[in-house]
Amino acid sequence: MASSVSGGGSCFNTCSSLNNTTSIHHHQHQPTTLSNLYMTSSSSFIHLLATGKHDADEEEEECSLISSKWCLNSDDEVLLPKHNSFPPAAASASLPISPPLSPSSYLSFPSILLHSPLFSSSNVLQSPTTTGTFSELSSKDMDKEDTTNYTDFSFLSQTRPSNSSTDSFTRQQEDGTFNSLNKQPDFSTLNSGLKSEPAPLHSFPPELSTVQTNVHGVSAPPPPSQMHYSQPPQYVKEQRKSDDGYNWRKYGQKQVKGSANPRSYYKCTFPNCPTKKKVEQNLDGHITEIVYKGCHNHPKPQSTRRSSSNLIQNQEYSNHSNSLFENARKQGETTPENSSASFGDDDFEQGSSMSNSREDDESEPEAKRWKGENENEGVSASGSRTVREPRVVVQTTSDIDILDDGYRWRKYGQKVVKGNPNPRSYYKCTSNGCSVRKHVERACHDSRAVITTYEGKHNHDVPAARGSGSYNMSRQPAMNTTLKPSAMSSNSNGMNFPNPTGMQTMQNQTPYSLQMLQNTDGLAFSGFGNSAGAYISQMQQGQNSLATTKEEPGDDSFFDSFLD
DNA sequence: CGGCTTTGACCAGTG
DNA sequence: TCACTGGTCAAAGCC
Repeated sequence: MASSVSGGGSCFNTCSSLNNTTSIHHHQHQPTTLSNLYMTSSSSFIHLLATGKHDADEEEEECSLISSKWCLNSDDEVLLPKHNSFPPAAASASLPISPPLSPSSYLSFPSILLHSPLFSSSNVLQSPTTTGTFSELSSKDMDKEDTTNYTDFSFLSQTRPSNSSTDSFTRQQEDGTFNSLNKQPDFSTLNSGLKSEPAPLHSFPPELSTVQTNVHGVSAPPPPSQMHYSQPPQYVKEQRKSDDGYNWRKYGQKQVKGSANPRSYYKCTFPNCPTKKKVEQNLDGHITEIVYKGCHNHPKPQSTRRSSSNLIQNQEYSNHSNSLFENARKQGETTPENSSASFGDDDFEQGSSMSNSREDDESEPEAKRWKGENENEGVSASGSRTVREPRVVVQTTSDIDILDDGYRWRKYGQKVVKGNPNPRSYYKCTSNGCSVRKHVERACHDSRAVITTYEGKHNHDVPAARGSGSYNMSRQPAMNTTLKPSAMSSNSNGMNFPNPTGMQTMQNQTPYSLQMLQNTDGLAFSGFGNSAGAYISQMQQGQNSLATTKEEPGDDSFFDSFLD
């Protein structure tokens, strides 16, 4: 099974995302505390932070088992993967969340983070929320701006009808993409929010960072005011043209194995633009996944459907984005096409107070959550079909994948396989009767990248605890590969978090166990392999690389036997 | 009539 | 070498 490995600066996505928060928050409920946010919803983020505790030496010992690390240089700057499509300059520039240069990949940060008060700091979030409750932009406010106007990097759909209600809805939807509260799997959302390269206002066009968006069905009914928007037809059409602001032409559709959802293939219609995207929709018409591949070599087309005011606004954003785009290109443009970082609402919602809609999903084995990961996908334990929340998968050079998958693993072997000088560590799920295995190895092309491949599906839920009771973030495909994130700032310095304190708390104080670190498997930022459906995340091991996956003690004998 | 979607066939990669 | 799978092509049809 082929899996693509690429580096990327998904961590940078965070910045953009954060910036966008302002326009995407609609949450009114569940005041969330910092701890909640980090411990539950944004576990992935937590993991990232947690990893920061590990030192490079430890990592070296674990050599091939680094399940999650971020590249940090001595200055706590995020280091981009060698193969990162992002120009280093851009990367570093984007590290401080505020920098507009960050690619659309910013989205790779869990939406929850966006909503998190931590990110609500002055220059990061405009969200008024600083108390832990999610800021909420009234649809009213939202309506004032035509989301259409936002550039590629905006979470908001870019080419939307000016219809206020529709806009509001779409915004909600978009927001919902990253917001556990809004799980309405509407096309509008998907198209607008997802496809629209989940980019923050300042984000780059998806092209700069390949973006995968995965939208899962909704679990919670939309607010009454939004209910009427669930009618697909017009949205479907809308989606085609506006979704991410670019024009796409469908060139193929196929039923992929392991998933009941047909996959559609799209190409950017811009001349000579190599960008493509794959979109999977379930039978209900809900987009379950969107994968962007390649990068646009052109600015996002201007929408012709706008009010004059919107036009101006849009123009501004467009200019801004274009400028960013140009800057990015100047700083080194190539973007790996297949690298990916993925995250979805589910990724953030887990255990979060804000994820009220996630419940049915929660009971579902995470293995089922990954599309194509197994035959039970989309089907609850009871056999009833479950609607999944939108998942956003961002393919970027540096896929920020969260550490592990939340399951407990026992190392049972290690071996050097053909084609890769780096040893591959083999793990087995410790749960009784569960035959899921995974192996982890460093990418041959870049030892800082770690590829994790899962085999089989869990017959149980993710073990609870590990920092968050309802924390259920793993969702692994029956067979997927994860390329660990390449770069991630470890703290406020690197990430420029609005709330350094909170971040540092997580990073420096939380005594994460190995397992906690492993919890992030399927979480946001995980890469998503392309053709093979591989789940790829890339992790970079920088000078200050953070965490490494530790093997559980007592496996040596088994391990040795395996080597035989 | 142009652009897009549909859909079966073909191709390439992998085990 | 073969079967399987994902990705792409391209003709036909639709809007």
